[in-house]
Amino acid sequence: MSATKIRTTEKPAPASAVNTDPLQALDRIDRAILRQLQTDASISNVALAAKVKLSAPACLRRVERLKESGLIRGVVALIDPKAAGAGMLVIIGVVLDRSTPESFAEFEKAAQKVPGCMECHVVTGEFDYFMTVRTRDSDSFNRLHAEQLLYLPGVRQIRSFMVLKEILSTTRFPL
Amino acid sequence: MSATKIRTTEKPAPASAVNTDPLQALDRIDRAILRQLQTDASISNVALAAKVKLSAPACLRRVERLKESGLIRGVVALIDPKAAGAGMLVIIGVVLDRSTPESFAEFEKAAQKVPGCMECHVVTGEFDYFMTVRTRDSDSFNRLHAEQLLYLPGVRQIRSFMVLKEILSTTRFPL
DNA sequence: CTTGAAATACTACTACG
DNA sequence: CGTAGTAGTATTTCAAG
Repeated sequence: MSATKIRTTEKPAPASAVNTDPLQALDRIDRAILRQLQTDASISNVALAAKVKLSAPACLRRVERLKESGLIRGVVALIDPKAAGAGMLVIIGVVLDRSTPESFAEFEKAAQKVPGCMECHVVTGEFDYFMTVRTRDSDSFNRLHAEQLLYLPGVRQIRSFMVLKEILSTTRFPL
Repeated sequence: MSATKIRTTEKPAPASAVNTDPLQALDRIDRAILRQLQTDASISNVALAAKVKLSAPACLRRVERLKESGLIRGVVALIDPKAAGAGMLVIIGVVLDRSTPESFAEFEKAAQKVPGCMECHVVTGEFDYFMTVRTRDSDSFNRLHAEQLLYLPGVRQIRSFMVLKEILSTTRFPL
């Protein structure tokens, strides 16, 4: 009996590849699984198994491992913004009055409550924050601007960039 | 027998509510379904049915209707950026040299091919485009910046805003 | 450590009231 | 919409690579 066991099948996802690209460290099958699930996760496990040429139980185990490892953060339904009556997207750059921890904390707490706010990030450069907000149309954005954004705590300036055309908007990671 | 059939149970999602907020036009059950599926769509239909207090077939019919109506654009697995080795997010403002249709088209075609590019939008204001790009770290972003972004066609100026902290990043619509 | 085959439990789905 | 029945799937067990 040999001291080191040689794996005859394809090695499935090294558990701890910390210093290299985790996605490229996955084997071909795991990448195929992720590619599919990022595109359409409503597929049944047997159909997925057939696509990646694996038995259903083996496929299911891989999917569960990808979830437990945290690589798959979740499986969610995406709502079409236009169909939801929020076809307008605005990117908003925010500059705060003062750069104190309290000022930042207060703003962040309030910003998350802005209806339609999808993203809010602290950034380097000429702005303190970038937010993205979805609204119905320019009228409703004007209302949001006048009634909410201008009243966010500690704001010195906000600059709005209306999105005229969404070229690309994806949650998918290339594999 | 009466000529018009009166629905004794809650009315399920008016098919054509064009002039009002489509999300608010949904009944309580459809909203509960969407709330759940936006959070976790890996739930089984029977479990979902129990949550919204409906029989399984009725629940399934509603979910299918929400998909066919286009309100649910798809069901996808979300990959955790940090776990995928792309923990760094950069927002990039782009100004083009010339504002011609060819210039825009050429840029858009190239921008979508930038590895890690998650979003790309035409905007009003001092920039022509905003892009968001995910990379591993500042080193890999520097490489991307020097080797790809600076060579995007027709670019006069690009300004990068490094994201220091992601306060909010959601795909969820409030219901 | 993995895989796949078989058996069971559960679920999706259909027909109908 | 709900109940009941059927078809198909998820999930466990287990033997084997």
